[in-house]
Parts: sequence; structure tokens; C-alpha cells
Amino acid sequence: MMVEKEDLGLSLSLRSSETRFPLQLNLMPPPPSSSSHSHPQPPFLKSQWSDLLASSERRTEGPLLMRGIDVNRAPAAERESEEEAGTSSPNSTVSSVSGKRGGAEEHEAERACSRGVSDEEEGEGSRKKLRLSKDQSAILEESFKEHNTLNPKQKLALAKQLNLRPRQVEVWFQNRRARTKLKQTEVDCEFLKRCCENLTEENRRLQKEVQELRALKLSPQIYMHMTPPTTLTMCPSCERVSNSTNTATASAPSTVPPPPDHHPLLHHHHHHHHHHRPIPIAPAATAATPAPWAPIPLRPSFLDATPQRT
DNA sequence: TGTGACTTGTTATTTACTTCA
DNA sequence: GATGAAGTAAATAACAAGTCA
Repeated sequence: MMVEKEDLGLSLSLRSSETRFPLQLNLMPPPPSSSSHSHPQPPFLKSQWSDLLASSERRTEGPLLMRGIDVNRAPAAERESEEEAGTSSPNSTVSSVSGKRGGAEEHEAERACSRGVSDEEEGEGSRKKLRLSKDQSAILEESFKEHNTLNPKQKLALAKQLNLRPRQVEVWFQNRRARTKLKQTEVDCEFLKRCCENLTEENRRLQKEVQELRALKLSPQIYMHMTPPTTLTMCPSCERVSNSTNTATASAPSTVPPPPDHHPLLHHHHHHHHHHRPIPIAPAATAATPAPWAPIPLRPSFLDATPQRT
């Protein structure tokens, strides 16, 4: 299933109700919908669909309302049939006809039904569109906020409530999911761009700082005034001097002058529980030893790739 | 431009059938 | 030969992605 395909890790949060926190990437698979995926919908009875087809055919005989809500309004008998079919033992997967499901016919029937007009009336290749009323849209939106997928029962109930065909409700939800996902992808993309910019700036700043520190450490004046790191060190907190090679400490206040150029970042703050350890002022990284502050690439590679849909 | 409807491809599930111990 | 488990192909539904109008 597609949902599983998106579980590769960068699946985006596509729920409109989750856009209140649009920067969140949904790395988890969506909750298993209660749709009939795991419990396939029982086939509609052929007789019922024959009736639907017949009623659909009959509609073409009378005057047609091609626009507005009337186009969507299914005959009462049809709606009844749909509801009956949908609510009859949804977990029953046994087909009475030699194990084959009548799905293709049902699908075809529903599609024919969903057109609202006959093929003759429709003309070649034209797509008749309805426009949902505000109320219908609002109810659909509300329902979508609650659950962005519909199980057959919900679909039928909603269709009945809205005087729409189940197929229309289904299409609306499919379109809604797709467009929500698109918007969410755009939002996430914007967020990632901003993240990248921030990180780039941060990286630039840190690299500059590293360069300054290197310059300070390499500066000969500093070394002239600095005690070798293996001899005497002083804890800046308690001003005790210790020898790095032996642990004997001088209780007297240190007479070692502080380095003239005391950069705060060179100063390793010592807490009292380890204040007698020497301050490790390491020599500058040589060419042989790679610097631990190897620059981070300014631009993550994943942002070079344009966001593409799978 | 927004959106309802459609087509196409993918995936999961069910069922019938076959093979084998 | 009968039987049950395991494997497989076909049919189907639901969905995403893309497109049309």
C-alpha cells in the first residue's frame, strides 16, 4: 500500500488537523485506518446494483439539472439501496458467487451512477462537474478533520447526509488528502529551507570562531607567557596551582601570572571536584592530526534535491 | 486558481487451485 | 487414495499520484 511506501522515513504529516504544528515531520506511519483495506468490503448484490443502474438510466429520461445540488441528489430508492448494501455485515468477505466478487461490476455501476447523467447525455470525453454547496463542503471538512479516511459505513452515512453518492464522497476525500499532502509538503519544504539557512549561518559563525581560536593558540606571544601545560596549572576558581606530573598541590596562592591574552573560550572552567587537574591547553592541531572541528558542509545535500513526490 | 472527476499504477487481501509430505 | 499445510496466481478493493476540464 502507498501508505507503507511512505514509511521510508521522510513521510510527511499530511493531516490537515496536524497543520497546527506544520513544522513537524511525521516519521511514523499513519494510524491504521478503519477502512476496508484489512476487511474488504462485501460485494454489493448484483440485483441492488441493477436497480441502481436502472434508476440511473431512468434519470436520463426526465429533465436533467446539470448544475447545482440537484444534479447530485440521488433518488431515494437509490440511496436506500446504497445504505443497505454498505451496512450489511461489512466484515463478511464471503462471496456467494463462487468466491468471485462482483467488485468490477459494482465499481462500474457506481461510476456510471456517479456521473449523474447517462453517457449519451454526457457526450464524448466530457467531465461533468458539480459544485458542492457550502454546507456540503463544511460537513465534509468537519468529517475530514475527524478522520481523513473513511470506512464504507462512514462513507455511506456521509453520502446520505449530504445527498451525494458514496463515490462522490470518496473522490472528495481522495482529492482532499492529495491536496492536503501537497500543501503540507510545501510547508515542510519551507521549514527545511529555513532550517538550512539557520544551520548554515550557525556553521559559518562557529567556523569563524574556530579560526579565531586557532589564531590565538598559534600566537607566539601567548606561548611566551604561557606555562607549559605539563608543568603548572592553576585552577581559576580556587587559584590553586597543581603539577600535572605529580598530584602534590601548592597550598599557597599562585604566583603564576595569568596569560595576558585570556580568551574566555580557552579557559576551561573547572569545577571543584576536579580542579587539581591540569588545564589542558593542547598544542595547536598539527597537519598530521585532523582537527576535530572539521567544517560541516554549508549546505545539506538533501536540500539540493528538489522535493519530489514519490 | 480551485476543485470535482477521472486514469493509472501499487499494494493488501481473499479465494481457488496445485503441490507435497 | 484421503488429508491438511504451504505455495501460487487471479481477482478485487482501496489508495496515491497525476491529469483533465
